[in-house]
Amino acid sequence: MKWSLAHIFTLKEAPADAEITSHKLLIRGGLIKKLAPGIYSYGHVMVRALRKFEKIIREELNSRGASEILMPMVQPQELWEETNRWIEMGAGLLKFKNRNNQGFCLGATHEEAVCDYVRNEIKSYRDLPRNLYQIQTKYRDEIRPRFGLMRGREFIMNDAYSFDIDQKSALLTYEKMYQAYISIFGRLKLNFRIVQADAGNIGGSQTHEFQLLAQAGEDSLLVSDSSTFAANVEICPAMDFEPVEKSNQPLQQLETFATPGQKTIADLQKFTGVPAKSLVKSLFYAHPNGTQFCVLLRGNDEVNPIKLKNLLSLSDPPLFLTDDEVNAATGSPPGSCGPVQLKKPMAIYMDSGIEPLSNYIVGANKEGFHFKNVNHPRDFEPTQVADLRIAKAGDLDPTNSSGKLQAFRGIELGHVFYLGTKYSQKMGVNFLDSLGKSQPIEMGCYGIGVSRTVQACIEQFHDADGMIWPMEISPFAVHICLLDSGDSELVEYSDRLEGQLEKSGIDVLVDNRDERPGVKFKDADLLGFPIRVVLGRKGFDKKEIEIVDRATKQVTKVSPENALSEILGQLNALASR
RNA sequence: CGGGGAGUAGCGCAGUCUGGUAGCGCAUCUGGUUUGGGACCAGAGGGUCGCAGGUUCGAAUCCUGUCUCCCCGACCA
Repeated sequence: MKWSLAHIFTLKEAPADAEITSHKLLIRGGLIKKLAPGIYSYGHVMVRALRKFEKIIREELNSRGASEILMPMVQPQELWEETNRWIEMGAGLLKFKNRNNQGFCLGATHEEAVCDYVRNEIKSYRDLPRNLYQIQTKYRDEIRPRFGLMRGREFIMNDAYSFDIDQKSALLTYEKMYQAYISIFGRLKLNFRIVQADAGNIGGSQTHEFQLLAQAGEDSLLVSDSSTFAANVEICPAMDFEPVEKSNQPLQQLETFATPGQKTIADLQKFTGVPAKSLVKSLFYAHPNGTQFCVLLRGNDEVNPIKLKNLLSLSDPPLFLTDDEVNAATGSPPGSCGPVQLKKPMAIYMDSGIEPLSNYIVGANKEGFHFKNVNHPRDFEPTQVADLRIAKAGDLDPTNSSGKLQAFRGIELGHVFYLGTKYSQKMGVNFLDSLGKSQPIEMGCYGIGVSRTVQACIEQFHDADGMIWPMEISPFAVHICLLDSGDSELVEYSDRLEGQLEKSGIDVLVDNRDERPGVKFKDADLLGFPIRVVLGRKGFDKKEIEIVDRATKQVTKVSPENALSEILGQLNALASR
């Protein structure tokens, strides 16, 4: 392909609103252009990368027996009401009405659609298993889109849905997809980890995220230094590396003491001299069923709202009580509240970190006062003890007692879920088993952020000059810088080389613009295709053509006759590197 | 939704405090000289200064309202 005919454009400066490197490079290279927040047009170069990544996905899924389909993006309200997600998905689902005032939404995910698609066609155990996938544009009305394609409202996703006769078979399919994802991300040479995560509003009981380790990531991960354990911080079990010993000190008498103006844990630590990890803080929440409850944590710990949500089987994390509600429930405004002698009785969920503590300090439910020598269950009865705090770097690896957890940032590239019968039951996706009995189908669902992964690739592979594409998804494999575009002998040579390469199935971009060499080199570095071929009058007179490896900047000089075989050789070496 | 920042040419920005009729760099177009790491000279085109209202002889600039975009946050006891 000739640059002069392609709509390829580059910018010297990135727009001010691009924050992370990959986003800047995507814009500078003309790969994406913003139309609205979180909504982008993809340029020709980007589309080539996307198509190549999609090809990898198709190969890996097809070889594992999945079949490609394509479902609608616009979906009727009634469909989503069958699972109650018309409401549960909240404002993330973009809803609108057609001319007949019927409700529709844009597809944010396709569990409902695929269930509807198969429920009348899969009738017998003989029709199972099935694994259907699509590559399609999704729309999620994100609160705050950011970082280009990293969190877009509109984005390209590969989603797959599996149907099996029983749990055993479904988990085998899950394992197969898990392996497929390892192959897919492995082919891009990405530095990813597989982590345990919360299932969110997709639901399901077993789930793994495929996370690229990257500073720019939006997710916080904890990764063991001595086992394969890795988890998203939102669900990571919290285990102290050096657990507090259960004290055998005698229980002291409960006492009230004045703490005027001491409202925060930091204040209290300073005032009493007791370290924050030995203080107990009390948080007050509203349960969606109208009741209130209290959560207790050590002063240096933070509550993990996802764990709280899961403990109480809620669809969303609970909300804090307002200051007035806290006052009404406890007898004190926030700052002096605690679980002892509450004005209104309520459930008390105690973080496991408090279990071994004794003779500790909590708010006295009287403004400006705290209790000391507090002990459970003597002074209050915890409703339940559970792991409710956020795990942090340095905590114990839950699977290996000598390992410590390290903190990383991650970009979620893919996610696999075992769903069970959550959707099939609600939507009546049943089959007749060999005994003629109707059973709900066991499901799994699997997703890859296609556009996000391409950006993540750039985030991982770049240098100060621009992108460095891995061979498998590079928009072009060879970038010919034709320095003297008016020299007929060079043009002829270039055309021949381009033709020979393309005949071998290699994508070639020929920069035949009437530009100075410096401009072409800068653009070649920016776009970052694996092999650059420099064709100029100066070199040609000396029978020299330069072949440059983009990643290493290593230059090989060859004669015009040997250029083709050298290029093919280097491409082969890169493909297997 | 809360906090912060910003809307001036395709991109990056100055000008706003102190009101006087819009500018710089890149990009674009024309001519010329150049030509192996983002050339130089000369010339040209392109902006209802986010929008609406107000103050004023006069508003990018002051006042009021409004819209949009970006960043941070959504965890306090």
